[in-house]
Amino acid sequence: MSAAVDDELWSAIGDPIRRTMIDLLLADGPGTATSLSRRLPVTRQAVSKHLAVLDRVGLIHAEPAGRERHYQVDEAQLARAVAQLSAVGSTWDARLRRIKRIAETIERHRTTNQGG
Amino acid sequence: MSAAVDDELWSAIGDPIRRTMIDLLLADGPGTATSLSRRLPVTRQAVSKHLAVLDRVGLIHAEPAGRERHYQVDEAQLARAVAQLSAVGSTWDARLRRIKRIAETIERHRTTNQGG
DNA sequence: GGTTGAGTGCAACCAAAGGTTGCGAAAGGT
DNA sequence: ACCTTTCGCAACCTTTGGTTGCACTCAACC
Repeated sequence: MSAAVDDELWSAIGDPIRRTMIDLLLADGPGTATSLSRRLPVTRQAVSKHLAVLDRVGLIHAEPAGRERHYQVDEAQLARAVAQLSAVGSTWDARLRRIKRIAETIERHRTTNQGG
Repeated sequence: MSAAVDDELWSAIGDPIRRTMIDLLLADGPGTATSLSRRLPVTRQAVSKHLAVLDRVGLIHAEPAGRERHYQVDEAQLARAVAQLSAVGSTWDARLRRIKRIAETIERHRTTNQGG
């Protein structure tokens, strides 16, 4: 269910800083390492490393513009990541519901048979 | 939007091993560090550390049974985690849709004004 | 009841990841 | 030309995930 590529995607969006970075890029449009670092609690170099990670898994791509490097979200890849998220979420959700249903069934049997 | 507690939850389920562990606990019911390590590509000690992390954020809780420690998923807390997942997912999804709509609008304007 | 075996916890040690500082190089503004 | 901004690289530190090794506990069995 979770292959190697998917794991890469997950660990990419698993980091809170990287998640916030994607949030910022989505909300404010393309940005640079410096512009992002101004809105994050880490240094520009740390942001730069995170950008490299996100770039490596294809969640963002860079566009050189003079002395700046504009990064922007790859919509298709992010859509894939979102699909992963909701897949895991719904799997767990379904299992939780199943467990709850079984528990209720057992409870019902017990009260029916023992009466208290 | 993402507080400190939520970040803890996220980083807990961000690890692929921990995600698989939750999967196993949900699918097969309560298990021990040893039983889980038999179905995972890491040693018992590594599993034990992951169990400690999951326990610390409240996603699972242990139940001593003789010389064994049975861990099982805390349904309420996992439900919260699932809610986090779908929240982030739907946020990104909405922004992606918004971006796409804007892009289409721009494209439409361009073709209307310049004709190609 | 002592021995043996499975399960656990603790400690030491290693490698990778995230973060920082420092520096040098390229590109733009004055 | 000069200064500023932005970037990339390298060294270093800390945390985290992983391993091995060892000692302890509890259950089972003779």
